[in-house]
Amino acid sequence: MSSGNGDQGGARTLTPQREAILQVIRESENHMTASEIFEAARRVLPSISYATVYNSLKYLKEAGLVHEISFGNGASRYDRETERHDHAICTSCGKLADFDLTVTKELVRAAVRKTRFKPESLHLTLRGLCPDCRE
Amino acid sequence: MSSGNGDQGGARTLTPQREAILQVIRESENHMTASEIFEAARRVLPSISYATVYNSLKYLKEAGLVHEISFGNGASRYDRETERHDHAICTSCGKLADFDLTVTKELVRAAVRKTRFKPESLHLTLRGLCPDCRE
DNA sequence: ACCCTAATTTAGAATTATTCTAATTCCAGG
DNA sequence: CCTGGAATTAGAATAATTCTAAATTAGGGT
Repeated sequence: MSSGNGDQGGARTLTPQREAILQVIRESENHMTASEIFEAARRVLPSISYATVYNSLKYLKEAGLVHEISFGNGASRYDRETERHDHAICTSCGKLADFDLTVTKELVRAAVRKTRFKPESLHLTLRGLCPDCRE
Repeated sequence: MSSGNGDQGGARTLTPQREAILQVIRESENHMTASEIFEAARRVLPSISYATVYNSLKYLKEAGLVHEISFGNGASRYDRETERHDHAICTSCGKLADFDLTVTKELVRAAVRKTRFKPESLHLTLRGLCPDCRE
């Protein structure tokens, strides 16, 4: 809650638990839920707790190392924050896919003009039928 | 149950409950959670149940009458599906704002090319600091 | 009219998802 | 060593959502 956190007295960094969770997310092929992450992390750190998973995810999010996405159904999912990218979600089977479009500066500028937000990132979400469902 | 209701029955229709929920969403200024919708709907249909809210929201979503959005924190939110529009979310206070950019056909085409999805809609999400938080 | 059937609503239980609490551990500095 | 703060843990508590089973509704046939 305190603002302006300093680095006094041995500031905590990437603890083993946080590192394990980050590792799990980075090694995963797909977007994992917190409970999937918990199961995977527990295989390398058997004593890890659920709360630590959520705490660590929060920490890693704030550190910009992972990214949280959620799309209505079920639990939030997490992916490695490689770089800005976009998501496509199948309205039939719920499958999620990543893709990447170069978001033009003009697009960001236009969004900022409409919202007066100080921009951090702009993401696209494509809703539609995935290749498997489009038949 | 209430007596003397309309002409609903054994086929997929806009039942009084669904209509009430749609009304609530359409009359609301902001994006409501399911529990807020439940509270509001109950004021006009006191016997309505939580399950019906969720069932109706699902129905209305599939009918394209309402739209569900969720952004990691807390519950899903619902807004009237007026027309395609975009969302801005404040990374500091969580505030959600609507805006609208003309999504160019080229952008959709490019997204389709990358994902091979059959497109239904393309939404933009701007993350950043809202006017109140940007100081 | 009267029964049959299918869709829907209802109440509440059950299941998930996430956050909170309190006790404990770990580590760096004095 | 001792102390204090951050992190972890287990499990309880809360919140969000889905499920179940019984009751209700009305349309369509007979």
